[in-house]
Amino acid sequence: MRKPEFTKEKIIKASSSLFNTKGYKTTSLSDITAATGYTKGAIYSHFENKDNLEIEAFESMIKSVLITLKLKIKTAKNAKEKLFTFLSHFENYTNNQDVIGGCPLLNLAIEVDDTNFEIKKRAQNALCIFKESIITILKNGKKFGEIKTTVNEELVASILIASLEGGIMMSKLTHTDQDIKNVMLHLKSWIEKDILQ
Amino acid sequence: MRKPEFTKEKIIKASSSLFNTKGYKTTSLSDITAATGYTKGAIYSHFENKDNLEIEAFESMIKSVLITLKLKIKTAKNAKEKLFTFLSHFENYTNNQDVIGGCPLLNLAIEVDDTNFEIKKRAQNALCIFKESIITILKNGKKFGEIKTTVNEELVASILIASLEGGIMMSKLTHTDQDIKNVMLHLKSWIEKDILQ
DNA sequence: TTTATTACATACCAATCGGTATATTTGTAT
DNA sequence: ATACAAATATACCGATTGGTATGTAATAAA
Repeated sequence: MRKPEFTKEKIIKASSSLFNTKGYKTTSLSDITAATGYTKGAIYSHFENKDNLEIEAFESMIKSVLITLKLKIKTAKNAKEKLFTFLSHFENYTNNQDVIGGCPLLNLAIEVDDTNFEIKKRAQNALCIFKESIITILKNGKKFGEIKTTVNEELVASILIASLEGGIMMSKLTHTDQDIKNVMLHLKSWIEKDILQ
Repeated sequence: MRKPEFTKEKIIKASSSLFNTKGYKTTSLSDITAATGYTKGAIYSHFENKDNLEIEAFESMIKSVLITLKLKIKTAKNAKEKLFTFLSHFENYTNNQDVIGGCPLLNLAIEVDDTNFEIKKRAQNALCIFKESIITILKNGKKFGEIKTTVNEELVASILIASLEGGIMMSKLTHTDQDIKNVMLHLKSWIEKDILQ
């Protein structure tokens, strides 16, 4: 009644933005009621508690990111293009108006401590998925003779994600795209030289 | 009276650990009173307000890190050793019992939004100092013929810091040192191949 | 030894926190 | 049209937040 699934979606979207900019724990229920126009009653009829909303919001951000990322990677016609698509996707976090506040994975990973097992697991899982995405590109690339057979997939995944996330952090902090641009430049030339066949 | 500077130092040290693990805004005054054994009265006699304590705590962490880092770099006998010292220093954030909670710069950079100008400026400044540290090593290395003259110092600084910070984030999230180890491996071989003369 | 000052403790404040119990509204099925 | 169930609003709860006013104790200067 009154489109409950629309309401829930609106709450998730609004709180996602808040969580990704202000932080999860520092975003209050009243921040969310103010942003959505709904009251606590509405929120707590759709979510068991705030922890739960935090989890659903994070998962929603990751899900929407993964959908577009997977699609773009699928569309790319070879390993090089697929890898570059992955890079561009993360570079976009620094100026993306759709996902404000930077990279959801990075933000959550830094905020959570070991007292929040449930949501930390979600962040760990998201990282695994991103890694696997790269590893899959590399493995398939090897099959097609596009990727050097000597390449260590796990190592490349670590390096690409680490560099990109660090670059995002720096560019967000300095309000410049210089650092993420430098990272992109280096990763692209590294891929061309040492990864591609 | 009753060693005020000792008290202030104890408050700073305890709250630094809390800020760097729990986060700045999610660490409450009562967390700090519990950790130090002091009361609010003692804390507010040494710090104007909590924002101020946050700033002093961050600056204290960065200062102590910079002191040991600068010393280690100074001790290293050539550009390669100096750069590797820088890398090792950041790698240590993942298992350092002296600085618990990971890299203070990374943690603060992710937590602050644009409503906290004062402390954000401190994070920006810390990043500049780390960058300058690398740039100086490279420039001096060029003078001594240890570094390729074609090297772009700012670019190298961006890449080293970004990779390390990203690796720290990943290793902290997964409770493994695999990612930071991978990053270290790659950066070292990259330095040997493309940076050193 | 007295006095003044400073360091710290105690006790409080209004505001806000996440959460809940209950009332009210709305859509749906009968 | 009526009754029922689900969605949303209202009003409240105790606990905690950062902060302050005031009290007390300790040290240094006289």
